[in-house]
Amino acid sequence: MSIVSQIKPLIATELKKLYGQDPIAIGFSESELTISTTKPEFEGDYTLVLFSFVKQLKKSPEQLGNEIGEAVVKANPEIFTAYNVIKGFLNLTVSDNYWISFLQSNFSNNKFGCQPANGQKVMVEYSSPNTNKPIHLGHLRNNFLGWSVAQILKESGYETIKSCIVNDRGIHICKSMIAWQLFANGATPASTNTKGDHFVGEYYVKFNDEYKKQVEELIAGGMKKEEAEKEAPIMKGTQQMLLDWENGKPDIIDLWKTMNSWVYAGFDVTYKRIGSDFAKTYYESETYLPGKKFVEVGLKQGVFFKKEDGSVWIDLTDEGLDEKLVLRKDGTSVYITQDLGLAEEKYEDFKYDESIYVIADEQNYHMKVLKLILKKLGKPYADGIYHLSYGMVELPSGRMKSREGTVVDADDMIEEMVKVAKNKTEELGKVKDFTETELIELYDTIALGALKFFLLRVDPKKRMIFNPEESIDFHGFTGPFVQYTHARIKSILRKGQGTSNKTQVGTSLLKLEKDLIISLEQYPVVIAQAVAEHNPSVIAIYVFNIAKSFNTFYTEHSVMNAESEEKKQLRLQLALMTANVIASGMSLLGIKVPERM
RNA sequence: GGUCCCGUAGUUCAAUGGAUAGAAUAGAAGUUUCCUAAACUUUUGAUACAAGUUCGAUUCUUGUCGGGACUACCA
Repeated sequence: MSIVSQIKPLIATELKKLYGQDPIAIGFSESELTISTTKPEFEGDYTLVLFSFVKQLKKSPEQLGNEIGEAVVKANPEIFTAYNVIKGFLNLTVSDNYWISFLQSNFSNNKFGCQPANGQKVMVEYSSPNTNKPIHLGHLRNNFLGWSVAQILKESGYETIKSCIVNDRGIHICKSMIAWQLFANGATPASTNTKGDHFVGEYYVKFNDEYKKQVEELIAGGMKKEEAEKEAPIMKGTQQMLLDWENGKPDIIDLWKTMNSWVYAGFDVTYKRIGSDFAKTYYESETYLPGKKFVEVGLKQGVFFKKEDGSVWIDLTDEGLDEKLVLRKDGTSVYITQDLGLAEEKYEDFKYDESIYVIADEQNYHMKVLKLILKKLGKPYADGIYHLSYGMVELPSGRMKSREGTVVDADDMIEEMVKVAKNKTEELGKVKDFTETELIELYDTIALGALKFFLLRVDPKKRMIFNPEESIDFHGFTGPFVQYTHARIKSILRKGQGTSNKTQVGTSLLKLEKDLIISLEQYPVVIAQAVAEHNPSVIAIYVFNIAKSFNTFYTEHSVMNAESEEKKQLRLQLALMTANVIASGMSLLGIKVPERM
């Protein structure tokens, strides 16, 4: 149990003793006690804010603080050694013995912060690519977030199932297909030595170029813009192709299968590189029809209604939303209909308690509607649906657009990072004895560490700006900084093998030692926060702060040349625990930490 | 037009309604006979604006100004 959750009831007990039996009657409850770590400029470790009691108890904050402080310290001498009151704040000092025994019992536990199985099952749907576009930086944010959230939940005791829905059908796929027919002359990824997803993506861009050209020609010929956009021959051809696809025309289906297989081969390479994996992959081509049966059921239940032209709608005006179409007048399903079907299928497959969808925030409305419709249909799993909404990754010039080619390609980005890692490593020349294989692994570890940390350290909800002109830094608040700290700790531990477990109770702690132990103690609470908020960034921030604390500590105090043997052992334990927590926290982000770098 | 999100150092990001708003980077000045200088130390610098609620507001409410997303019988 965390120190803060231990302190709370102790204070509550003394409050009851001092001011009355029933805490509710005097205006506060245990959960209302605000306890935080004491700011470094004041004496003490943990702080109780007193203002909330002042009114009810009709005493000055100073008086209250002194009374409570004295009582709490007196009643718990094994935990507290001192208190002081400044303004409305009661600062409590925790004894060194408490911290040392905490360190003793946890320093070698590399599962510190993890929780046993809790019987809850969570699905995390993430990545979900289109088969006509290669993966770009925005998709990487999605992939890293989804993987990390799943990992955090897993280590916190949840059974997790990672899934992915591939957008493998629709008019946008046909665009790539028709462009290939028109311009490729039978070229393949193999014949052009191109990665499959990039190969297909090029034809998607070619389509848009040709489409634009045709529209301009028609406008020049006197046609209005809107009409020209509909009449462009390549667009008409695309629409025909979609119809052919839906009717199962063999040559179109073959082409579709072939081009998709190229894309999947390309995606596999990237997924393997970045560590994305899925227990279950759904394909939209297989799930886009079943949603329709929802429409019949919904009509019977009176949740949906039919308009004169035959289209089916749901009225969400009571919820402050609009009417939403769920079935076109021609009887074909729309995006939301497919998602209804998929939600049902996922529940049938896995009977989840919670289903997380990692999808960009441009779909906030869509996801709200999806959940609402399922709720109105009386689906028991509707409440378990959670939209992990994340902000776009933007360039200084604005949004990335595949169509306009203003995207930062994921594969290019990773290659670039590896190159920087290689140059930097060679320049520093610290690992000259590494084999070629070890070097390649190290460059990958550093490059992906930098990239993942960069994308995960920001609150998912916020959109973030990436400037391609400035390559991702390896200094400061970065993955390599944390990795470097880990490598250096490991170096110390290699020299100090034989860490004993002998008890140091009675040793006093220096300020920097204590600061580090206090921070380490918070790790389980930080993970709990990450779980509650579905937010890996709190772990990134935490791990960075731990690394910084350790750096500050060990530049000031030597481990191997400590003042005494006792201190040396204490610091070795402290170093080991720090390395464990760093490795553990980084693993929750999907980032490896090297032994040397 | 309607709904929702966001405005914090030059820049990129923090801050359960709590003490003097933290980091990183960029700028300035230092640290290497001593566990890896991808490190450490010192320093300059910010809550868009205006009201309100509160003992206390970056945080909550309202308005103004600025940015973005959604509002498709596209997915």
